[in-house]
Amino acid sequence: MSRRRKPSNSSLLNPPRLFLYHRALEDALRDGTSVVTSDDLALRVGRGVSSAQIRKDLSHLGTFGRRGQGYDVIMLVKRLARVLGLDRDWRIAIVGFGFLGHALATFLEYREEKFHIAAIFDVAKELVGTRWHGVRVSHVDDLEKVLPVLECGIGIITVPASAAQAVAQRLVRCGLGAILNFAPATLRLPERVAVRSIDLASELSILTHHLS
Amino acid sequence: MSRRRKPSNSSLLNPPRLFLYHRALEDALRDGTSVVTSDDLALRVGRGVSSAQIRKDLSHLGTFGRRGQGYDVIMLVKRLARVLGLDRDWRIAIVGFGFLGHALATFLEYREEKFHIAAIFDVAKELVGTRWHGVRVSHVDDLEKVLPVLECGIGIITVPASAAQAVAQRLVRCGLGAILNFAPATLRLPERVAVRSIDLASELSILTHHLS
DNA sequence: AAATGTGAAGAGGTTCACAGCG
DNA sequence: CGCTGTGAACCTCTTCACATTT
Repeated sequence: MSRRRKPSNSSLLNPPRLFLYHRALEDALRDGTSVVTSDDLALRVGRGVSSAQIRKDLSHLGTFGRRGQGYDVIMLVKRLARVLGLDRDWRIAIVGFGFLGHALATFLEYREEKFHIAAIFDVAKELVGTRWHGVRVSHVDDLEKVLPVLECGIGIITVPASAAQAVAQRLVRCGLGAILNFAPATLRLPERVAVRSIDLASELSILTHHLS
Repeated sequence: MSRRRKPSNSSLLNPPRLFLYHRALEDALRDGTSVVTSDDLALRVGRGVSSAQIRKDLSHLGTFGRRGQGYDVIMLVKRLARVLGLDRDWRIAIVGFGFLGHALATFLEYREEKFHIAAIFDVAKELVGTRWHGVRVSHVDDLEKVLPVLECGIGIITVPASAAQAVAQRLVRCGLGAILNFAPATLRLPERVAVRSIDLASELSILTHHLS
């Protein structure tokens, strides 16, 4: 037995690919390109995406290409931003402020203007109470006290694997609807919560598999 | 048009999933479990993997389950380690030793005994010449001088997007066969090179897409 | 003429269900 | 009897090819 997630409910949308389109289109905008064909876009995206694939993907979002011409870049960027949820700002809570948490926070601060670190938690006494770019580092024990008022939508977990599941559950109970997990552990959370896990060891093993 | 990678050449193997099995089986070993059924394993793995899926995957590696009993954990761990290339040690070169590079190096140093940082490169004058756990930080300009003798199999790229493609090409020319890329850019490299890209912005956009 | 949008065909991967074996 | 191993059915996603529209 061992039945799993519903096999139905296909989203019909492929967010990773849509994001690639979005980025390629932003590049096009910077180049001053105002119209792209699906072939142009496939070339920019690279990464094994065919023009037919792109047309199919975009057709699911509605129909705003001009036959014989191509797609209006500005309109398409806006549409993709809307679909991806990148047409607004997001507040993020980071739990675990070691090297990795610090690195991620710094990256977001300088590179991603849509994402803002609004809450930071750790267990290290020497960190708690310090400030990082104006954000106070709180103790993880105070999560339920501090987090609910901060209006975060997304949580990033960079704690040890053994603590990840508990932290994730607490984040969800505080109302977060999406979690980006860097701990090498499989999180079991309610269906409604969006979860992405980035597992360095797994990625490396994929590479070593190829090399073997 | 715009033809891409060969559609054939299905690997018939799914490394990410095999890695999950490997990790779950190591957990089982620690628990003292010496035999698991595909149902047991599915339960441990979680993450929407069915027992039928597991049996199918494992059957591609050969046939060493015992009907009526299950799989011998030790034998299976060993077999998976072999297939994944985790039965040996790997030397890694890191290019870009800012917050992120530092965080990844530290994580690997303390958590992953199979992976060793053997080379570190950066462009910052104040970093070049310093040592990290005995490894000298070299200037990126000296990559071709330093890297070839260090016998690295894998490169990790944590440089800005604008520099990523050039760095990747230089790594490949120095003989690296696998690259883990953290820069938000699509790398175009020879077919034979294994590439995995971890794109924080992309992961976040997948989450915001769900939240929207 | 040129490029989109899309039904149909094709591949690839997952689940089913049961024969086979310990 | 229990669980593996596996062909067949199934389903999802990709590619093809062309009618359609500007």
